[in-house]
Amino acid sequence: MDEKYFPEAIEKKWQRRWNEIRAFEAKSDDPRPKFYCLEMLPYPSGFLHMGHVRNYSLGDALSWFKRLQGFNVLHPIGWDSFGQPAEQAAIKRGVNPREWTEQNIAHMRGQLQRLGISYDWSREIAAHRPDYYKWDQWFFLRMYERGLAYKKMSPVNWCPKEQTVLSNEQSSGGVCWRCGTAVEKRDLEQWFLRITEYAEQLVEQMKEIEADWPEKVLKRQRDWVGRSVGAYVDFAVKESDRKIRIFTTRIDTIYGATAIVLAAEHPLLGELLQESPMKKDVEAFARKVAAERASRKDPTEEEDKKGINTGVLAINPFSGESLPIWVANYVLMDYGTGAVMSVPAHDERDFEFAQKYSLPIRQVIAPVSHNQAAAEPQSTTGSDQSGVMPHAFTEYGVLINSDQWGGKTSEVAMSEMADHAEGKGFGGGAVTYRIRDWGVSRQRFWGAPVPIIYCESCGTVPEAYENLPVLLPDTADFSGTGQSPLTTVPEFVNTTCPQCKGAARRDTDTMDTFVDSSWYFFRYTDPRNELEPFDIAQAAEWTPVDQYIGGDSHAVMHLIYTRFWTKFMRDIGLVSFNEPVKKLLTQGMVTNRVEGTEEWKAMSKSLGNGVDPDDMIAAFGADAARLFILFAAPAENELRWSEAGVEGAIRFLRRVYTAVWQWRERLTNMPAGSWAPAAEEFGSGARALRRKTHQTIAKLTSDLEHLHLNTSVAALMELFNALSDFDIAPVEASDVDAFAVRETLEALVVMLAPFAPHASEEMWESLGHEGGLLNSAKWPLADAELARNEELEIPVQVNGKLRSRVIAAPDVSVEELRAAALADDKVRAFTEGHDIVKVIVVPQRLVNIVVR
RNA sequence: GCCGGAGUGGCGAAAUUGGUAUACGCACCAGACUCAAAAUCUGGCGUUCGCAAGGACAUGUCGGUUCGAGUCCGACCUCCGGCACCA
Repeated sequence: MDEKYFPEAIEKKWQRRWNEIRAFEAKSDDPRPKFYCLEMLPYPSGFLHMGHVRNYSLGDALSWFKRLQGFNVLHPIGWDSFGQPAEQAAIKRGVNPREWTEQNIAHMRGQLQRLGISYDWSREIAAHRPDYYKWDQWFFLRMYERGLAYKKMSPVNWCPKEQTVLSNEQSSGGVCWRCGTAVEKRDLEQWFLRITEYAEQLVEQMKEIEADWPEKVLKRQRDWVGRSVGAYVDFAVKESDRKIRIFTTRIDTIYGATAIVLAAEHPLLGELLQESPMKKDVEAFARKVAAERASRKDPTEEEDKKGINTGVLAINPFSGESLPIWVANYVLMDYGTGAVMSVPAHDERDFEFAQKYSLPIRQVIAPVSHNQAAAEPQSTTGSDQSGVMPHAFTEYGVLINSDQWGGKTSEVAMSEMADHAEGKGFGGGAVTYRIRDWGVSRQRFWGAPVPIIYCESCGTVPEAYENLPVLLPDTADFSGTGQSPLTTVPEFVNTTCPQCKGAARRDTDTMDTFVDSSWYFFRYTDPRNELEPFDIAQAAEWTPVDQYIGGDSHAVMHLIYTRFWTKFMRDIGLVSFNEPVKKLLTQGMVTNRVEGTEEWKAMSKSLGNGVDPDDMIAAFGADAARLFILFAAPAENELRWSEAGVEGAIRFLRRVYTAVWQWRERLTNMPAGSWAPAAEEFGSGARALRRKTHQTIAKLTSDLEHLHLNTSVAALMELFNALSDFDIAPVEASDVDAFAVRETLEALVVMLAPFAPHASEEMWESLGHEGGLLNSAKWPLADAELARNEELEIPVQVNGKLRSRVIAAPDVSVEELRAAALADDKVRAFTEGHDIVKVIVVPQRLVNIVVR
């Protein structure tokens, strides 16, 4: 230990030592309880940014804490190394994507090591390596076997800028998740994974994680799955044996239906129109709707409602009434059945549509008056004196004009009417979901090839398991036509059929990179397995993940895919649980002021407000930077970058370091063995210091468990301030005082390790523990007896206003406290001359005297 | 429009079950050290009235419950995020 704190030397020293002794490698045959701490794996862009630093500092703090507590901690890292940027580099600069990726990984690995994150490097994985993506292909084939991977021609989301398909999740809001470009629709043959098969489980099993995942992530997933309970009803087409099936959540309003409205793409439309004189007009309308939808600039903007009457009629199976069948742009083919019953009186969209086209509006639900005195029927029924409704009444109520259901409540009617429809065979209760199957085909080179072969005689054939991996060729022609570059590599395309051994062609698309990240953390448990994706027993030992940490940008992408994948793995017997992640923390963004403005925005090159982690380490050291990041704000909040804040962190480290330097000789020169003074030997100053120490241990132990790292650091600072207040020079300190100081410093240094591990190692060694924390340190235990306050300062209020404080013993009785408060001079100044109405005594906390 | 979340000093923030509002840090001010500056150390730091002791007012706004409200209830305002005709 040098006299001055030189982070550069200390950090290098300990990084080397950790590396030599493979300090953070998790062993699977360890009897201690396990803890799996995981951070979202990074894309190897080439450089870490501050968001990464924050993410990994959070995970590392928890890993250190759990390790010191005696857990067997798995803390792995890997690379989400397939994806667009490597391919962009190939297209723009002609570099080889594999080399580009490997160089980036090498550089970023160096950065992580300079940050001193305690990873188990022996388990490092990378998605672009054949020993990994082989298992992506294996999983694809397993899904194919079960009918969960299927191919269909479908309108897909197409990003014109990146020239590729996007999944629904990746084009949420109508824009590309990577570049923000408005997505277009294209018809392409694509592979899909049947995530819809798991829609119910994705919602239902959320209850297993509800308490430990952020509500905002759960909410977005719930909305994304979009579970909706209602009913199907078949409307017979008049003078035909065809039926139109509609989905509704409000079957109780069916007597108010005044039209059936179909989506422009509805498959029955052609047949319905065969004998219709309107055929040409309706088809022209449908084409116009499709064209408008394809060309819209802002896909989130709602269009004006437009429709056309087909002239064909349908029959309401409840009332027997004939209804016109319309086609309109506001009915979507990809939700429900692509057909709705239009109930203008009780649905805002239908209301708007009916007004525009003068369709009848018939009220069939009357509001329930909860408060008869205040009831103002005209304002709530939605109909004015003349019986014309000014707007739709969309709430539940009581049925009117509805045959035998008249007088029943909406709730009762919905259930009875669905049963009725089912009994009569024209419908029944139904649940629909908004979530769509996951399109995974990408017209890309840099991904895992889809392991499917097209044979002229056998058709679509899965590649044989023993032929996996289907290797990605070294390179391809990247000139870019919208087709996969793999089509330009004949050695890849041309193959033999695994069934008939005849000539065949490979699928030239690659898989969405979110396939790679859906199961990667299971691979960490057994990363070199050549026979299966992972050993079932190894995975069972480590998973589910105890704590997962990452950004919330993946709330409906990665985090929903990985839940789906886990349920599939459960169904094929690889794991035995439903949910892969017990606790999720979504960290906030790291922002910096945009120069010349008052705005704080996420660091980025284009805004010029980025901070390079390497510069930061060079200037302040990894420890100070990490300490600041964890201290400055709660983990979920936005973190505003502040160089002055980092300087504050390094000042704190320097002060602690200096204190250790000043005390180290005195503290290593103490009576031997397990010598400890008796309680009564400590002076009041030493007792106060020990009290603060044990209070701090208790606070840190609980705060770290909940990842309240900012308050943890504040508590460590308070503890250090208490040590400074115990103003004794090391040479003058008695053994008893030195004992108290040693207890404090040792606790402080160990508890600082999650935030500043290198400095803590150095200080721990200097306190006489050769080899550092990992050899000899344990998380300290709080002694409740020592932490207890010797006296209490009880606030005394008069009429709820703080007027004085009285000192009392911790075991003071209510009566004593009341007497002391009433006797206090400052209190008496406010009570004198008044009647004391009441005295409230909260034991050990507060006295409030109510006077009049 | 609908659905979430949040509003506390100059700034980041803290505050078990309703019980001392503003811990900890940043910035700022003063002092010590220094020829001087930086660094470091010490002290101060919600607003306001007061020489002081002390008082009054303060957790987005208004109202309520309570002996007591940052915390609970009601209405509203503002900001942030999500969704986008989902029948």
